[in-house]
Amino acid sequence: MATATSSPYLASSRILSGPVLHSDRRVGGMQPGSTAVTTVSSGYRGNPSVKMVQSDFMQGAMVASNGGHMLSHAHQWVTSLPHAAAAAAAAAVAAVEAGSPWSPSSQPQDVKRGREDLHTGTALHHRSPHLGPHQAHLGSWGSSSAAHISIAEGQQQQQQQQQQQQQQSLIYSQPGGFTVNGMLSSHAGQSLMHQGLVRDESPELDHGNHRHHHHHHNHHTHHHQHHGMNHEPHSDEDTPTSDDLEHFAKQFKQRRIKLGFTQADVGLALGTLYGNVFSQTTICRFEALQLSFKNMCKLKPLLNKWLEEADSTTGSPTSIDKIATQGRKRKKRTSIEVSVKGALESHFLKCPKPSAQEINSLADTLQLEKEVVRVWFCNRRQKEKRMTPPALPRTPEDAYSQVGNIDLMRFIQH
DNA sequence: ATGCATGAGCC
DNA sequence: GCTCATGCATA
Repeated sequence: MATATSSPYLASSRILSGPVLHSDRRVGGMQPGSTAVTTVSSGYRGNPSVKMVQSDFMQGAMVASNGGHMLSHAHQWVTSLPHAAAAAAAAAVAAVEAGSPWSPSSQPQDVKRGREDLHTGTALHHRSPHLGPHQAHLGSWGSSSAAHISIAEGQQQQQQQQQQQQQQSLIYSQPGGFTVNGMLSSHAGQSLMHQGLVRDESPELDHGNHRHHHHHHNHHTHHHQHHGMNHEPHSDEDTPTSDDLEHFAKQFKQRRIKLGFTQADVGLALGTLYGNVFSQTTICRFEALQLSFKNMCKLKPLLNKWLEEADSTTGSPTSIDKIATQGRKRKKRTSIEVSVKGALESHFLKCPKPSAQEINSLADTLQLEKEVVRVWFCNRRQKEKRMTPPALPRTPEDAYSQVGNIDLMRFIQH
């Protein structure tokens, strides 16, 4: 393959906008030859001036067939790192709690990135006249319907994050007002009754296979105010059950849409409310329950707060602010061909955790960079841990209709 | 809505 | 190097 694709990160010239590049790149075939295209799109929104000229990773136009993978990893497209300090992580979790795979425990966190540029105005508002045109998706990992992927014959389903450490956490329980910019925080004891999600709090939740033995209600200084309403059984310190989360997520999405906010709006608003900005992606994943249980638990209180704020502020000025992306550079997203994905999937089933060596040979075979392969596996594993199973094929046909699996099937069949 | 990526923190 | 939380860039 002389496909231009071979060169990992074309050095500045070759800008193929879009995954389609004329000439080379054998599209029709499915041979594991041509592999990935790294779509280069010009800039990074934050800092168009920086160029990524990483001569380093040129590594020839292609790696030799085997054993010839030189470069190892790359991480240099990072051209600038503005903020450097900010290492105030008080990671002392201590709350070792049980061995529950998903152990939510509020942890302290620092607010390293955004401490200055974000929140600059009233963030919640943006009108999106559309009222939930779509809303189809069911996530059910919880007790409601045990649906889990059953791919592996192995045991990869759970092994869960055993003894985690825990890195970032949010310190979202800001005392009192916490006025971000002299705005909101107006309601301190807002009591909304809209959410009628007074769920049970069954101590058991089964995600199909969890052994968790949680429960130890930590009732610290359960200080004052609680919206004197029917709130959820837990407001801020409790561990929600899967059902709670699932329900909340649905409610949340529904309300959000009704209020006319986009996922991105919410993410920004959270920044102004708590100082932690989140992207559309995260909000999306939350709604779709595509985050880990723990992560869901962490975000729930924040979103809940936003909900209250949002609905109380019905009809407020619109002003969104932009948070600039710091000048960090990103490697362009590599798009892996379907056939290659199939191969990766196939390997994943056999071995979810390939050794460096295996990764190497695999990378070599597929003509992908080792790093790309490694990351692929990492992401794949992470995906496996999400609460919401990708999709549950109920009929063989469904299985075939699933993009991404088509390939796999093909591979497996051989 | 998702795929690939980055990074922190731990091992 | 892995896991996890997150997000840019994309489809």
